Amino acid sequence: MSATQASWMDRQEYVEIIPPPDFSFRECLIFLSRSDEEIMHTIQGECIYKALSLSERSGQGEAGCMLLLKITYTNHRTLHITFPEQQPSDTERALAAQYVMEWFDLDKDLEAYYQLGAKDSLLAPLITRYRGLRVIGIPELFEALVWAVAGQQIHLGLAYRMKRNLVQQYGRDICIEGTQCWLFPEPAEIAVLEPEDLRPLKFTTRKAEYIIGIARQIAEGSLSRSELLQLDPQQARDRLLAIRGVGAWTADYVRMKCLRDPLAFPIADAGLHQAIRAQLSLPHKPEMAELEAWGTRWAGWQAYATFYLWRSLYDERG
DNA sequence: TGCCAGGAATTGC
DNA sequence: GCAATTCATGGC
Repeated sequence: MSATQASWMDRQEYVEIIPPPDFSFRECLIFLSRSDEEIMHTIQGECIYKALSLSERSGQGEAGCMLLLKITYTNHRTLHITFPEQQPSDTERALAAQYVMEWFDLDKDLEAYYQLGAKDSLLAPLITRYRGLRVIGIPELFEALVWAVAGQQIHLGLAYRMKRNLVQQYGRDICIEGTQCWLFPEPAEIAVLEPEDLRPLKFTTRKAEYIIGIARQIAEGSLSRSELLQLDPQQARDRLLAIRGVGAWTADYVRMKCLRDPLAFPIADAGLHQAIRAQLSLPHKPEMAELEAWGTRWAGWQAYATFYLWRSLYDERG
């Protein structure tokens, strides 16, 4: 096992993850705390609480089967996952470890990114400031797609409200140590709805149609993360674009956050444009040709460059 | 009050 | 095949 690689071990009392050297738990907390409206995890001080669904992963479809994770960072610079609610099986503990590794992108070696970034006028200050920040993902495909479709909304606040409403209406929750944790609704539960059902949750009729359509494809098995991961990146993008409601921005966002494609580059993203403009003090948003030139410079690391630029927006607003 | 915001589909030329 | 329009809420 090389020192630049993450690993995990089952210590019985807890599951221990040894992160790679370029890992900042503080940056994880900052990112995960970015909105008070977020419902899919809870931050309590330095702890992250997160509920995982066991039914859809094991394929048993057993109701009420969820796993609650409490994630902390120790002074030995390791991540500890504990299970405040129950004593999970070895398989479930392994699942938890894999989820966290995936969520925080711990398998990635960022050295090449930092070498590239150091020579890049736009990225250089950001890689110094946010060193150890990793692309925080959305491992579940349905959740990633729903969040992306919600994120097409005019206001980010509205997108959060849409997701919160959907989760509180159709998801399951658990309350432990005074903390409420939610599971994202199963695709099968949304697949049977009609667009009118989602209108009161602040979804437009269009977006309600998109989300139900996506839920149906996933529920019937014609769309899955594992299938997308088997395709080459371009084919995966085309497959996503074939979904109604998924345009270039959404396809690239999902590639970045769920499929973990480092080449994913949501080039038309408004936040990306704002961030570049602010970093370079441009009088107006960058032109498309200019954005393409940046993308070429960041070849292989477009997703990371984009994520670091998004991160810079939180500093802009204080 | 009226304008503008982000992204995708739909409509119009 | 493009550009223009529609969707529809909320902040300024």
